Amino acid sequence: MNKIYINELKQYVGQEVTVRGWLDNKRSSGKLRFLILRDGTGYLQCIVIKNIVSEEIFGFTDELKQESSFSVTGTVREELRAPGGVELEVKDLKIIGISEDYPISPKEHGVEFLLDHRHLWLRSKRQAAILRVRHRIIKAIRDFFDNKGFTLVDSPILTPSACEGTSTLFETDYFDLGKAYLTQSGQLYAEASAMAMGKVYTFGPTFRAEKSKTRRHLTEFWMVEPEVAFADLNDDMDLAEEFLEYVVQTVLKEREEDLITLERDLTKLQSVKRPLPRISYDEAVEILKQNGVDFEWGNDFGAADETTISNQFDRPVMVHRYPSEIKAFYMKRDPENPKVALAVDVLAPEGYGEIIGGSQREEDIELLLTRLRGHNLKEEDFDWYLDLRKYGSVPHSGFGLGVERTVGWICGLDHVRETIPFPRMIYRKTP
RNA sequence: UCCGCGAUAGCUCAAUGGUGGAGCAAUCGGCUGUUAACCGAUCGGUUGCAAGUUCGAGUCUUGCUCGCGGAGCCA
Repeated sequence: MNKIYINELKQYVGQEVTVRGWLDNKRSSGKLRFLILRDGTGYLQCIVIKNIVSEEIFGFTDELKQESSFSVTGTVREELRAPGGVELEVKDLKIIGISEDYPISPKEHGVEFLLDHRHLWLRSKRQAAILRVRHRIIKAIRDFFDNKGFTLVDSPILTPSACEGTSTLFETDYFDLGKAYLTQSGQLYAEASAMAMGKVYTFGPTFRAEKSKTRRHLTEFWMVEPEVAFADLNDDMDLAEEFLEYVVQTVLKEREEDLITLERDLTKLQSVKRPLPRISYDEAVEILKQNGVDFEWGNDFGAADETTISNQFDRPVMVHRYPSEIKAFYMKRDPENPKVALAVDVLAPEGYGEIIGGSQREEDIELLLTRLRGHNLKEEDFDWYLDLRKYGSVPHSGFGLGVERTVGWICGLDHVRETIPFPRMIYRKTP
């Protein structure tokens, strides 16, 4: 039989079709039953009329509880009173799987309860909308780089040591070779790949064992990291702004319906167009001071500082040339001012914080060795990485974008835990 | 690790130190156009755990457990 989905039903008005799915809700009025069927593509009101169907079939509607699965056959008709504009007048109904005492009732629930039932929560209209937007963001990310001639190069998830030597990592035994760690970034591997392929990106899960307990943190999250040979910091910022504009405008165009479901203020996304403002760290510090924040040059911005800075703009802002002391060892220092690194962070509007962190990389092996020692990192751990500077070193740059923070920002969510199907947080690893 | 808040029915929440309630869910009934339907009825509790103050504790005190929000760190 031809499989028909709810989002195609407008083409079948007047015809008899069979649709399958789950019961979202049920209402009744005397000898009428209204079954709201969900099949993943939409919602369909099915009307069951007692003196039209057999007694057995009408009786089935009493057995169907919230989230029971069933199939219905009937005639599609236009009906303004039905959500979505069409409804199905049922002739036949088959129960596929009964659902008893579904935990998520059609009223409000607390976050803890919903997270405990995340495997069921995904069935809700809102969560499904978020997952579709997430999917479209990921597709836009891949399309953007693929269309610009980048090659996807997967970086390893099990790594021998910390990439940057800062965060706390998840540790595991690795046979006779001692410890292995879950990756915190694919960046160093992306650099190696860029020396082979010119323009590359890695896209995969990354892990941080930090005990961060905020709306912006997960222990497992996805990151996309482009890396380009023969590119300086300005090239990097050019790429980042074109990339962000493409992702946001594509999602706005392709998933507007879902953003409306999420009650997102679309004007906040429509303004995400090139050029994005570029300010130096020094200028950002000046903004903080003008806003009465007591801030000392040399510190990193806290969440509140980032919000103060980003509130000055109607689109993401690129902050470049941070004090090198607070940045990773591989970032190149500004030849015009060695106190600062050729780094850039992109802060999303509306207090969503840092969504991109990037830099021009240090290509000089001597400077890199000095920097490794300064960060108390072992040279032998970076032998292969140093080879990249020994055999035809070139200026190169790249950045990393956190997928969940981007999804949270675009969807207008108040916590990243809703941006990923099964979030991993410091006090939660199930379901 | 630190700071703040919280834990009462399956869920969301009420309850001045004085008989623990409501809405939703569930169960039963009513209604031929419902829109998180509505109306009537029924069911539902070791108030997170342990101790203390009190004639009397969901409520006050102490400790513990768990969770939530934030800081630091970061994407």
